[in-house]
Amino acid sequence: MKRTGERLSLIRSMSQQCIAVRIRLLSRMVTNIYDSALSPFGVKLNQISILVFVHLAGDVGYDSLCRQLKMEKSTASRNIERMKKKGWLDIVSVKEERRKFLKITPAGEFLLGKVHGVWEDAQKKALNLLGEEGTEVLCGIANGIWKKDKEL
Amino acid sequence: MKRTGERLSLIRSMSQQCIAVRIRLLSRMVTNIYDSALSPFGVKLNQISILVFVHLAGDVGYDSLCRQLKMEKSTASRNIERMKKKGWLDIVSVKEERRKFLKITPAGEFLLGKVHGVWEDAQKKALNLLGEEGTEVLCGIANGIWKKDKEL
DNA sequence: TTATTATAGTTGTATATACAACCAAATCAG
DNA sequence: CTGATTTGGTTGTATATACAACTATAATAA
Repeated sequence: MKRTGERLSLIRSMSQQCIAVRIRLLSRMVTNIYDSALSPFGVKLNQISILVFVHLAGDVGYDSLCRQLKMEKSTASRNIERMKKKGWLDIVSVKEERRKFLKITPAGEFLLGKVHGVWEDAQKKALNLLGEEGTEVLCGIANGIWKKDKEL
Repeated sequence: MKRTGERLSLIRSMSQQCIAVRIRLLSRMVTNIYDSALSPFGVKLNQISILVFVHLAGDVGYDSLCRQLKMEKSTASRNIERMKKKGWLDIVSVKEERRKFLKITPAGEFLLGKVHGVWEDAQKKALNLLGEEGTEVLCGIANGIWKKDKEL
């Protein structure tokens, strides 16, 4: 059994150093910035990011979206389902093919065009929250992860 | 109407620079590291962080937990509900007082004692993922936010 | 003192997330 | 070729998250 003092210091280090707690805090705060900016359009940042991805990738295989965005397949499945229901994405099933493809609809394109301004505002606020250096480091890490992934 | 080329570059910048997408990616990845490390104990990082907070703060007012952890009150309400159901927290309602207080139970204390090892493993993996510098910058930002908050 | 407003907490609804179990199609091994 | 395994995708379940609407209590202003 650990001594009381030792135990306290262990728990204190969980409180004062936990990386997950910190990144989750930042993620919540940043997400809120974008989501509230986007709320007049009835969409959240997450769906915009999927839309952007599909827009740029053309007709994407469903599974490649998961890999690239590092999204669990069941998560992706339901996110896409919602977006299809809102009319922003089409799911194209090629006959005699198991794989499904995603296609952005005209409504989806239109939405993308509309939200750019508020996205920029949110981006500025996020930059302000995290600071220049913080933002750079953070984006660098994420970009590195994506890049490494493509090399595989 | 924006020119096609301009529009493309706008969307490309959303793809290549969006801070929210990047921090959400890192948050998912880091969260997964901790959650899978903790899964043998039937608890997730988020609940551990609440438990740690209550442990250190003693009998905390419910609302002060929200403020300190920057958690929306309805989010906190349900998280705590789950933890109460699992027997890790007690909710103490003082007679003739609207506010509720939180108290960690012996089972909660016991759990905290057990998970420290796997938390440390996860912490190392997260450090590895984000790098020394990244971790430092990121934690610095979060700590700054908390500190600033206390000054108010 | 009463009327108004602010605060604490719950509940409804919706999104995002992940694991596990599952199904069906595809690929591979013997 | 047939049986085993892998792969693409869905569905069940649970957690985390937030906004809006609500209730009830506390505090404050008229």
